[in-house]
Amino acid sequence: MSSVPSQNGEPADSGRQRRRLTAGIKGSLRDLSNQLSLLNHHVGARVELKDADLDCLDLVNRHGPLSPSALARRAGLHPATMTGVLDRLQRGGWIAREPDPADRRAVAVRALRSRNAELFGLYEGMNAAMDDICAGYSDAELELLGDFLRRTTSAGRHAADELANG
Amino acid sequence: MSSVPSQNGEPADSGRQRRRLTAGIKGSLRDLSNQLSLLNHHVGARVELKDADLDCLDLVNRHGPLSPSALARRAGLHPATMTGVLDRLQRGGWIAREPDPADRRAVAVRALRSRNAELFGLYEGMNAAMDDICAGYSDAELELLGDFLRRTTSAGRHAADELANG
DNA sequence: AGCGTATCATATGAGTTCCGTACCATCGCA
DNA sequence: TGCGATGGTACGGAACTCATATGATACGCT
Repeated sequence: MSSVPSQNGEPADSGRQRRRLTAGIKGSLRDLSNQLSLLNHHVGARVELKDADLDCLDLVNRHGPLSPSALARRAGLHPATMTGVLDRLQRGGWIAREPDPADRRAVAVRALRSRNAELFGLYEGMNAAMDDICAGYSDAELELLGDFLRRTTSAGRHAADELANG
Repeated sequence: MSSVPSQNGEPADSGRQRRRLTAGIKGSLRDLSNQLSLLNHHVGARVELKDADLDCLDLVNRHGPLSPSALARRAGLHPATMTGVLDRLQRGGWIAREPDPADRRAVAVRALRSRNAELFGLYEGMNAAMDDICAGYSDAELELLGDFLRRTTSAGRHAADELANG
């Protein structure tokens, strides 16, 4: 809603420059993805959680109580695998399985907040660094960045869906 | 920590707005990370590669020939695990292990380009979507975005290093 | 030069995880 | 009320991870 594209009635040379910039964005995005995965991996190692476990925990923390099967779909995991993931998360005191009053087959996975401070502490370095980085931008620039990130996420979701279903 | 007065001569409201924007960026970044991981997961499934395998392949593709141990450090994997990863990648024809002429203990892992078109095809949807997104920005905006991504990646690297070593 | 230690990649084996399948309880619908 | 579909999980074989051990080689120190 905020980013305003600028039209390009520009010199003939600008095409190459543009491609370079776009390729740079895509490359940086790959690096970023790798690096964030690695960060998650190390955080997970500190609390004895697999990468996928941490992903699922994040999903539950972020998107409220969810059923195991919905979680499995979102995380791209086999339902039977999700049982194991949830077992580990439950054993570690990260989540609780509650009966769903509306459907007695179903289970609602709820995040317990008790260990969240611990997690937050592990992300504190990254968190502070992001605050620093963001502090250098104007409000308008931050909106531009946020908008870009959301659009890119949406593109990723779309591409993943296409691979999964199409 | 819900109400911190603004310290400078700005409108009383601006601090809150800023925090909202910054928090939004961080949240979007998490979503993005999850989504890109999921995309990689699906891509990997199409070519029978684990997530970690794909990460390693990307590292080799991107950062040239590397030794297994250097790769293990970069990917946050145990050296013995890396042997298994490389076995799979080699069996699939993604990489080759070459002797390092400078150090006869060492091995250089080289990416074979033969199957890269296949991978590229799987990322085609995302690739095109990113082109679309980028097309809406001016050169200056693209530079801003790229700079942000690089800085964020660097922050992630720093935070991960601190967790791994510190 | 020679010896000890560090490093490199990988083999081995125990423990863990993944996932196809099966199973039972429950739901939605005709 | 009956029947197919769905939800969650148990089970078991295959695959994976990782600590340790091993053999080869490099490097530092005297």
